[in-house]
Amino acid sequence: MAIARTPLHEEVADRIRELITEGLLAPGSKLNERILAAQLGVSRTPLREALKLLAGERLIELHPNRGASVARLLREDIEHLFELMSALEALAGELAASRRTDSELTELRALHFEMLAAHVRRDLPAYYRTNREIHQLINRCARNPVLTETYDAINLRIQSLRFQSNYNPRKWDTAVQEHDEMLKAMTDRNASAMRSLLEAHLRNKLQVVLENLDSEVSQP
Amino acid sequence: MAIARTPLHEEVADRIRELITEGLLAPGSKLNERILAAQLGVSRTPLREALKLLAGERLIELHPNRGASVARLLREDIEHLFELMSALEALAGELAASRRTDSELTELRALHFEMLAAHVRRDLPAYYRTNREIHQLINRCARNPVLTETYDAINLRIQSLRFQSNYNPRKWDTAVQEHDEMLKAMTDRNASAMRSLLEAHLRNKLQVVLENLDSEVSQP
DNA sequence: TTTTTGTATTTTGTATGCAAAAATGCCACA
DNA sequence: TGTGGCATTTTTGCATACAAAATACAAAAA
Repeated sequence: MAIARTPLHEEVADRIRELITEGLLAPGSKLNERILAAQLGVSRTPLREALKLLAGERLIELHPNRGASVARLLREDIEHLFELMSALEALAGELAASRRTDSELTELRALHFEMLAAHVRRDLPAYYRTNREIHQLINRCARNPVLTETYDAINLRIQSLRFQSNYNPRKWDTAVQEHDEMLKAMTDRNASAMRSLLEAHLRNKLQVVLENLDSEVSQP
Repeated sequence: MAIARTPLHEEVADRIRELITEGLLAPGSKLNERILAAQLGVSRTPLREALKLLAGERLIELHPNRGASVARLLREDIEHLFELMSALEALAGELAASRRTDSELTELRALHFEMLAAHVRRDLPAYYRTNREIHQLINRCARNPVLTETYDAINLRIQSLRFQSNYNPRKWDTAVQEHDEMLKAMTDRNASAMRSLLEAHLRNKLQVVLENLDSEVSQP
């Protein structure tokens, strides 16, 4: 009912966040305030405020007196992000198994079949989208907004990695299988199963990302 | 070695953060830009940039067109924060047990005895300080900067709670006992013990905080 | 009275200007 | 050809001014 009036600096932040996660602003690229402000059609003040927000999310880095740049992920950063992500997903899964409602389970099942469809079609973008929606729904089922915020923040930083993505078919099949088991655990409200499934799932996910990273580095 | 030249907005953010965690800016209080800028001796521009940083840390809340206010923690917020904190500490403890160096263990032991001293003296501020240093060191031993950042961010939001703190002596003794066992687990590099110890420790910590909260509410 | 509406005041939002710092390019000199 | 110093240009940092929105308050109507 209420009319949402988002401040300019938030809209600017949203836009830049989009540019980064869509890969249009490459990691490491410098963000010139004057130019970026002109491109977005705003003055430098709200842009600078937006940059502060994004810096808090660790999406960009601020270098005093020499501007901002899109955060670059080193191999070890990825390992650290996944190590934490694994714990967050494990917690979310554990809580979700006991706190989920029946309608959430239904929605989860629907998304699951959408994902299976994308899998058999070898439609990677659709797979990524549905996969992400499933994990987010599991997170929402945990009913902990602080966890959700933190999860989303970490997830955002990992998002841009999906552009280096020549998926290994074997691993892809494994991931889908793991999702099958997750759905079963959610149905049975098996919290400890969800925990260990998600931990294993994230371990495998990291392996996929690191393998792609290696092949990217060797043939740039 | 490198000379640190912190921008004004960061210094402003540090100062406000301090004011909040020290309880000088009470939860819920409004932050008038003009007045606060004058008090800090800066113009509104860097102050507003600092407020954006603090909003990202969830220490303050930004209300579009009607200013910022210090974040207020409801009972459920506290429960959510601790639920996540428990998972973060569990992960940190688990990793720390296997990754710690001998010199870190030595420092941990030293801090432990400092904490014991504060305990027998019933010196609550010293106990809080050393206790916090121990938990932070355990976190540092985990060697995961992303985890550390996240941990610190959540910890900061919980910090202000220590001002409602008439400690229950029985629970205090229990906490110290738990720390004894933690030190033992760290010595033995017993990762799974660290995990369960910290989970239990945080569960108890939450109970203490909630009990104090109840007594605060009933007699304001 | 109580509620509503109009107006003044305060406060936040955005743009702009100027100062300070960093980056760039040029030229002398080895 | 390469290096160091200097002037120029560019870019960021901060303050200020003006616009827009919200709040407070008083007057009018119910």
